[in-house]
Amino acid sequence: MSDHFIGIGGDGDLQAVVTGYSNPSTSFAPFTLQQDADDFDLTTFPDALFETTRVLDELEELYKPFYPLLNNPISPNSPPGGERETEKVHEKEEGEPLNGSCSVVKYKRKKKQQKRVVHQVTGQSVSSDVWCWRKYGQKPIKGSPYPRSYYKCSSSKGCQARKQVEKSPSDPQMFVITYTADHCHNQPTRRNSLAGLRRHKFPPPKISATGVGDHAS
DNA sequence: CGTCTTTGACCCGCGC
DNA sequence: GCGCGGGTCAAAGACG
Repeated sequence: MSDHFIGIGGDGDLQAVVTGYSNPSTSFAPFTLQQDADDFDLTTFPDALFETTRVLDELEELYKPFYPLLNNPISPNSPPGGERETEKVHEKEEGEPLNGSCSVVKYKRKKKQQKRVVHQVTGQSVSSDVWCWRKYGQKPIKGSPYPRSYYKCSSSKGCQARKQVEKSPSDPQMFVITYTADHCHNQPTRRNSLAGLRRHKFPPPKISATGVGDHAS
């Protein structure tokens, strides 16, 4: 496909699509948030829900200026595949102090994550993000012709915020962005370095897929 | 030098 | 119990 999406590598690669810096002129569109009540036992942790809601509210506030359209939720069943959330936890984080040299890492998977904020944006809007994201993985998704990219917030070191980006199977011009967890820092700090911003293992196609892909605007 | 992307491998939860 | 699918890690290479 020779789509002319920003920095998307010809094959639906969402690279750099997200790492881009804010570009308020673009439009964030639909906005949907999902919360798995299964994980949140409301009867037991009613506060948790409020907490989450509050955080979401903050997120919303933060993103507001970037996507004026907030009242067009995408179909709740958009997120393809299982709604699973994996969280890698080091034993020390688990409360079990590493006794010595136990570098074993455990993968703790939360069947249902705490919160998910799903956005459906246009290709240009994908990069309209105030945060800095570092890609840490990409996987082809069953049922979707496009791969899903996984990003972590690189604005702050301890930030657990994550984000998944994938093309909408129904509308290739749209991107489904799923935010998980919240940022542990209020302000979108600048990235420490500009290094590694652009990379193209293979000679970049002549198509000027720029525009936003070159977040360095 | 520091950060980022790419990519294969690994791990885990879920369904059958 | 097994296999599938999704999510994450980590090494290598590239860029400013």
